[in-house]
Amino acid sequence: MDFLSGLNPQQRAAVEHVEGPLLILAGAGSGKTRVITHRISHLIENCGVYGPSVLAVTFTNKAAGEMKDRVLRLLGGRSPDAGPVVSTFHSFCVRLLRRDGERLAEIRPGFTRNFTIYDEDDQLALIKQTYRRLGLDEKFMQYRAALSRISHAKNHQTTPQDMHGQSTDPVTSRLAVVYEQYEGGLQQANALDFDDLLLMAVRLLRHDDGTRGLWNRRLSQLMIDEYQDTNRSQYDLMRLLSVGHQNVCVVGDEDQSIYGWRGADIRNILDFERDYPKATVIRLEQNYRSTKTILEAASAVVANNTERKGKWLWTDSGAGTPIVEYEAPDAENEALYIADTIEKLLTRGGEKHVAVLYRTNSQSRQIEEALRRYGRKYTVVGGFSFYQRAEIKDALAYLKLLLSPQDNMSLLRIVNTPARGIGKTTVEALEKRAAERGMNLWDVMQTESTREALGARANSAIRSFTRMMEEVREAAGRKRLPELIHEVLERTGYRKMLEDDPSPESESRLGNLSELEAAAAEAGERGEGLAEFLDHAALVSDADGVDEAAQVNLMTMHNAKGLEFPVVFLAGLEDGLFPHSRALNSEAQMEEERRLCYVGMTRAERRLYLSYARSRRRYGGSPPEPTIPSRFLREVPGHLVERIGQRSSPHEVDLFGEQATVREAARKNTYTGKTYNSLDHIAQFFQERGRSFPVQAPQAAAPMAPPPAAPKPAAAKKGRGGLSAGSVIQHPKYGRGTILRKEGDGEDAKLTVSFQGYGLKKLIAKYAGLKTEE
DNA sequence: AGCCTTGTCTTTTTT
DNA sequence: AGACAAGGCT
Repeated sequence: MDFLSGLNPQQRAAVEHVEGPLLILAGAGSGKTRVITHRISHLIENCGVYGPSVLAVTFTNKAAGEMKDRVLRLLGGRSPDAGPVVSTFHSFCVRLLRRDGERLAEIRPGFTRNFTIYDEDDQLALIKQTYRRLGLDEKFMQYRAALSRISHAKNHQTTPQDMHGQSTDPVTSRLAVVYEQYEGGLQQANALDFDDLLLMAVRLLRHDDGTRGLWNRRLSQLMIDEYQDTNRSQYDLMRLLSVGHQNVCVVGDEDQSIYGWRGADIRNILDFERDYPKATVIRLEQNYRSTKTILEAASAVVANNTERKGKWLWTDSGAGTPIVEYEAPDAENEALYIADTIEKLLTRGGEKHVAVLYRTNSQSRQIEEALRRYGRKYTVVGGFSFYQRAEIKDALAYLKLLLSPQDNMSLLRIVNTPARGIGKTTVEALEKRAAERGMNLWDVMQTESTREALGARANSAIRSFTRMMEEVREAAGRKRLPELIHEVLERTGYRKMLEDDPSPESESRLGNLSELEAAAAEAGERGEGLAEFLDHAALVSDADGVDEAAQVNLMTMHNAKGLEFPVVFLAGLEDGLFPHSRALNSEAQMEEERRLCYVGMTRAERRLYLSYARSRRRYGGSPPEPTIPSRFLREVPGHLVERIGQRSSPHEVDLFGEQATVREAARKNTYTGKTYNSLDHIAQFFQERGRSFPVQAPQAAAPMAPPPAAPKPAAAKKGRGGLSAGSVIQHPKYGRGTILRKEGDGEDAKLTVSFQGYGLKKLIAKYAGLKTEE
C-alpha cells in the first residue's frame, strides 16, 4: 500500500527512511503527525515490521490514543493488537516496571511491582511530613521549591549524598537531608514519584542485562515525538531501548521547547547529530496551518532567540487578515473585548472554533466571567481537573491503600476522613513511632507495642479502622471494578459522610463520586482492573481533556502544544505576566517564554488576536497595578498588525509599572538594581526602551497611573497595606513613592522611600505624614 | 478531638 | 480571591 501520496518531498523522505537514526526537524504546522503515522504504517505494511515492536512516544495520552487510531485506520482495520505501541514516556515506564520490574528490588530495596505512584499532591504531603520530622517549616524553603530542587537533582542523577557533598551553603546541605528523607519516605511506601517512573525504568534497564535484552528484542523501531521537550531520563531511556538497532526517529522543533523548567533539555535535540553521527536530518519547513501573516509574525518573534538551529518556515497560503492587537484599560475590559469578539466571530463571522490562550491558569476566571455574560458556552482545559478534587482523591486513596497498605500518604489522607477519632495527636504519635522504627504507618498501627503506648480510645479507634479496611479488602477481592468502588464508598462511610453534610458543595461531591463510578464502569468494560484504573488516574493529564470540537476552548499556552484552532486569542501580553516575571532576569528563561509565545501564535490558522491590559490586579483584592505591554508585542513586525482599543501614545510609558518589579524585589529584600527615581535614571529608562524622553516633568510622565483611590491614613499598622518594604505611599510634598527599606517598627520606623523625580529619601514614619495606597 | 477564626502569603507553566 | 497554617475555643 502507498503511504507516500499526498506528501511533499521532505515528508516522503522521512517516511521512507526506515533504518538508522533519523532527526526530523518539524516546524509548526508542517504535518509531522501525518509523517509519523504514515511512517509507522509504512514500516508495518511495507517493510515487514511487526506492529507491536514499534514504540511511538507522544506527549499526552490523548495524543497517543489518536495516533494509534490513525495508524490503525491507515492500515485498514487491523486489530489493535497488531498495531504499534503508542504511549507517553510515563505510561510506557509504568507498564515496563509493572511487567518486568522485579529485578529492580536488587537496587531499590523493598521495591515490588505493586508500587504506588505518587502524584503532585502526594509529593507535597510527603515533603510536608519530611519537614515535620526534621522540625522545619516553610521559612526554610517553600515546599514547592524544595520539591522542584529535588526533582532537578533526580533528573540529573544527583543523590542526596552527592547533593550534600557538593553543597556550599547551609540551605543546600539541609535540603540534602530533606531529599534523603523524602527518598526514604518513597521507598518506605513502595512509591514512585513522576521522576522516579522514568528514572527507575532507566536504572532497571541499565542494571539488568536480561531485562534490557528482552526489550531490545521486543522493540525494533523507536519514534519520539516532541523530542525538544525530553529530559535526561527520557534521553537515557531512548539510548537504552535502541541499543543494537539504533532505529530511532525523533521528531521535534527546538523553537517549541517549553518545558525546560520541568527538566526538559533542549540540548537533546540540538545535539542529536552529535549523539548519532550517522543520523539523517530532514527538515519540514512548509507550513500548512497558518496564513502568511501569522507565520511571518511568529517567525519574527522567535528569530530573536539565539539558542536555535534556525529555520524559516514558508507557506503557500495567502496573507489573510492582519493580526489584531488590542489594548485594554484593564483586565476586565480585555476579557469583555475577547468575549465580545468571540461572539461576533461565532454568530456573524462564520467561525466555528476559537481558543483563548493565556500564560497562567488564574487568568481564565475573568475570561470565563465575560463569556458567561454573553451566555456563551466554553470549555476550560486544566486548572482544577477532575482527578484533583478532594473527594476523588479521597476515594482513590482508599483504593490505593487496598492494593498497597504501605502507602503512607494515602493512609494519612483518609485515616480520619470521615472522622473516626484518629486525630492529630494520635496520628503524630503513630508517625513518630513509624519514623523511629523505620516502619510504615499501617504496620505500626498493628504492633503490640503501639497498642501499649496509646490510650484506650485511640486504640479502639485504630482497631476499628484497621478491621474495617481488612474487611473491605476482603470484600474487594471478590468484586469487579465498579462494584468495588461502590463497596469502598459504602463500607468506609465516605458516602454517608457526604450525604449527612448539609453544605451545598456536598451535593456536587456526591455527583463527582458517581462520575468516578461511571469512569470505573467504563474501565471495567475495557477489561481494566483496579491497578490499571489507578495508574490511569495518576497519569491523565489536563491536555487529555481537550476537546478540539468545542466552540470555545480556554487553556494555557502550554496545554495548547500540538493543537490548532482557526481563531486564537493570546491574552495578557504584559511584561511580568507574559513573559512571566520569573523569567525577567534570565536570558535562557526569557528565550523559553519567547518560544512559548511562538507556540501560542502558531496555533492559529486564520485569525490571531493579541491583547493586553494597561492595568491589572495581581491577586483578588489587591489594587490594580499599571502594566507594561509585553516585549513580544514589539517583536511582531508592525505592518502585520492592526492596532485597536485604547492607545497610549509612545511617551506614556509607565514608570510605576516598571517599579512593580522593583517593589516586588524590595518586598523580598532582594532588590539590588537601580530605581527609576531621578531625572538621569528616567532618561536612561526611556533610552533603553528606544523612546523619546517626555517633555513633561517626570512626575507627570505617568498619566496612565490610575487615580489614587481614596487614600487611607497611614496608621503605621503592621502588615499589608501598612508601611512595609514594597508598599506604595503618598507623601504630601514628594507625591507617590515606593518604600524600599524599613528599619525599626511602629511610628518610629525609619523608611527609605523612592520617589519619582525626587530620588531616595529617608523618612521617619511618624513625622512624614505618609498615606498608604490601597 | 474537632471546629472555627485569624493572619499570612501567594501565582507560573505540568507528565 | 483563595489556600493554608497556626492558634484559640468548645
